[in-house]
Amino acid sequence: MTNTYDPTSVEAKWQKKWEEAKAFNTDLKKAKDPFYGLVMFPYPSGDKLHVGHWYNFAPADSYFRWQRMKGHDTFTPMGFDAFGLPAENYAIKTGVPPAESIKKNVATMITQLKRMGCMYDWEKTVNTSDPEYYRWTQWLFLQMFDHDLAYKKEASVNWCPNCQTVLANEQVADGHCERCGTEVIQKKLNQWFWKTTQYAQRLLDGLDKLEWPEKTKLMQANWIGRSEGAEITFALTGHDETVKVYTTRPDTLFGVTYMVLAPEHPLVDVLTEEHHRGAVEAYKKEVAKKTELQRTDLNKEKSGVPLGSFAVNPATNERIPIWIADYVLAQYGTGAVMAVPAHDERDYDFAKKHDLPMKEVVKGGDVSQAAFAEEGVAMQSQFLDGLRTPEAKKKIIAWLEDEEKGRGVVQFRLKDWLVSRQRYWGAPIPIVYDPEGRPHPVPEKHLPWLLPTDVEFKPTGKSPLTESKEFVERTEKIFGKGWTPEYDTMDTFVCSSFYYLRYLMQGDPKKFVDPTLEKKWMPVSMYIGGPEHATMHLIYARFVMMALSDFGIVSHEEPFERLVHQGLITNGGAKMSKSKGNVVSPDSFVDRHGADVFRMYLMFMGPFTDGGDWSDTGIKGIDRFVQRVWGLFGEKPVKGADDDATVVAVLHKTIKRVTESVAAFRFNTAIAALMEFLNAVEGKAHSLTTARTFTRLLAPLAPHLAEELWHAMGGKDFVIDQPWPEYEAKYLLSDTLTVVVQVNGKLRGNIVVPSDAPEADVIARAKEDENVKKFLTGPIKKEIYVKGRLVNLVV
RNA sequence: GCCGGAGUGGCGGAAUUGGUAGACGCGCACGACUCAAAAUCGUGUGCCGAAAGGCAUUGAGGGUUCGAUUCCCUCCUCCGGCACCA
Repeated sequence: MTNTYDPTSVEAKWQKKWEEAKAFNTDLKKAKDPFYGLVMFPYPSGDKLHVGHWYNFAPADSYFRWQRMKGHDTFTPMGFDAFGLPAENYAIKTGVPPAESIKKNVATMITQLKRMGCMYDWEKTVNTSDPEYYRWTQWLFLQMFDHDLAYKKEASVNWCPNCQTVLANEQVADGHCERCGTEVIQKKLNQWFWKTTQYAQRLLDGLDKLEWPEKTKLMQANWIGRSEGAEITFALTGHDETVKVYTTRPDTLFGVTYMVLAPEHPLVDVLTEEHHRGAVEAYKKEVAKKTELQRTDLNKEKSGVPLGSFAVNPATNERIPIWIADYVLAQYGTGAVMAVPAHDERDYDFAKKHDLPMKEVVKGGDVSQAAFAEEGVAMQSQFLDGLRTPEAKKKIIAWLEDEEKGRGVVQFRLKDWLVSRQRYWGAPIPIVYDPEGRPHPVPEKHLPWLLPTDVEFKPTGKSPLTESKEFVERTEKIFGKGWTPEYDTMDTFVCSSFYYLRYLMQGDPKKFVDPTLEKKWMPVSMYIGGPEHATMHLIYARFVMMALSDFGIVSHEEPFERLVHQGLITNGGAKMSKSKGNVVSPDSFVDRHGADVFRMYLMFMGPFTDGGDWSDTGIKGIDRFVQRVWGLFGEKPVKGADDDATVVAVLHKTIKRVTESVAAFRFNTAIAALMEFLNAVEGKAHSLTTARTFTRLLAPLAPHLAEELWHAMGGKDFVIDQPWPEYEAKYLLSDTLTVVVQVNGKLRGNIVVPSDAPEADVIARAKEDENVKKFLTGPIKKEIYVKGRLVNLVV
């Protein structure tokens, strides 16, 4: 081979030409047919881009390029989620300030990203650690504060002893820190929260309208965790207070035999009888020592102690004992439950262990064996007797409401978002405290409220910003003697909750977002990123967008109209990570094969949404494909030839298959279709038009090669600005069809018939087939004809 | 435990309003080119057979059907999520 295709020089050439022509800089104002294609922006880590990033970004770019060829004004920005722990931990280890290491990493990653040949509009990039960005993170905090959606309170919070900071509920996985894997403990701290719970119902309802993977929507729905039930008030013997419980099964009220409070319930002290106090205090101490993981371990025996006091069942007026037990959670519902051992598994276990009575009130199970928690028919329940569970629920709730002993309520498992962090490398919370300790917002004119630099980053559990002299001096200078700044910074998920709006920065720089551009470009047309954000970023961003729409800042409630998750690329079956030392860098592959080959190889591995284990065997196949394409169409372009009769039909079939595949994110089958076309056309005459059509089909998948081919064939402009080919149905039909003949469902031959042949003719022809005849050993019982596909003869 | 998703050649995978299972690619074998190797090209690649053709087959077992990778039931394995939410 004398004139092989050299990706290195060709790719560099086209990247330069695209840049010079500003081919990917979208004029947001003038655009007529917007398509906002977004990928989740990366964290600029020292590991640089790994194959996982490529697996996310490259196919996404192919999809966006296809949208562009379909005629959309496609906007695909890229930025950096630059605040966060890794840069800070790196600084602790090496002394290099986070601002410096991030700057260096961003520069490296931009170089890498440019080599991918994606259509990123670098004029509109963001970096969340840039003061001009985080002024808006802080502005958002002030908006939340002004609208009463941000508040500070003392609460038991998740604390990571290794990261030395609090974590949001979403950032705790299986009792461990989502980031470092350390076991999380509970700590009582005064922290800032955002009221996501106020949006629980809307966050749930909004899911219906989204074109997201069903799985992701289900995960969010489960996370929000809506349940319907009743809040029931229990009077107490010898106390004026009452205890409210939450239950989803108010219909079992007649079966309540005791009550359980969470050990942290505020009434525990009051309700503890003197002779029980020792045991109760000991139990509380024991519970407090447990980690979240130990406490929620389902296999452990259900522990608890009685308080010695009693409540009154509002339906029966029976006296029931009150216990505390750590299987009741303080944070959910009212922190107290009415126990119905016959119809709740947990209450059943607890009652068995502590020898508490049981009363069956729903027919349908055998409560001597196990709790019957399903629906059934009420019994031993006075006016509920004979009613099915749903009706019994309605009736008892109506009764409770009439008697003013309870009411129907809806509960959510979603909690408010804990946004403060005791770490350095984040956006400072724009709050100052007056000498009496009351919080005040930092006025907007002082934004960005700069992150101080005179700070060591040793994690001590106290916010590093407390060390900054400058920070306090600045605060006192502006607000007065005795005023102090808020020392906590914000969760980085705050930074990433609105970045998709900041990309639309072509408008008024004094505004958070230009309303005209927001209206025109939002919501994001297609958002692509990992499924690990299902209950973190993707909930936070939806919450923020909804809040902003309520504030009148944006015109849409939902940020991401369509969402697709790429699959995970593992190595040796494990997630790639620096600590495991199994991170694969794309750089050497790009050096050797070029970006087009590497992109196509990643896409050819399998369905985009599946991911898979990394292996480079097979990259050779794509290499060969690229060389063969170049050899056939690029090296010596055809002039004046006509298409072989079969070529046109194959071409149109290919257009159909590639179009459908790309639309469905099935890039693997799109590439397979192009390979099949090549196999079919090699050695046959083809026209220049056919070669050009093929090049356009290739353009989203191998952008550099396609440009080179396009120009080798005398094409003008960029191939990426050519229209996407359309197939013509007439070419997909042929005069004859091959029909499969089965006998008793087994393949015995095939016949070629005119495509308009009537059924009777086809069946007659089928019976004449020599091989078929051999198997027609008896009378034909049934003849089945599937038009144009097969004949099945049953004997 | 509960909720999702998935099990197809030596490997990645293709094909589902039920209709030729294994497209495309890797790998492997043989051949051509070469002094040789690499690269490239050609042929083959579930099993039996020279071929015609036959047989088997989509995690296991059962069912529905003329026909099942596709639908139903039972089970096994793997992956993801949630996990005492009353």
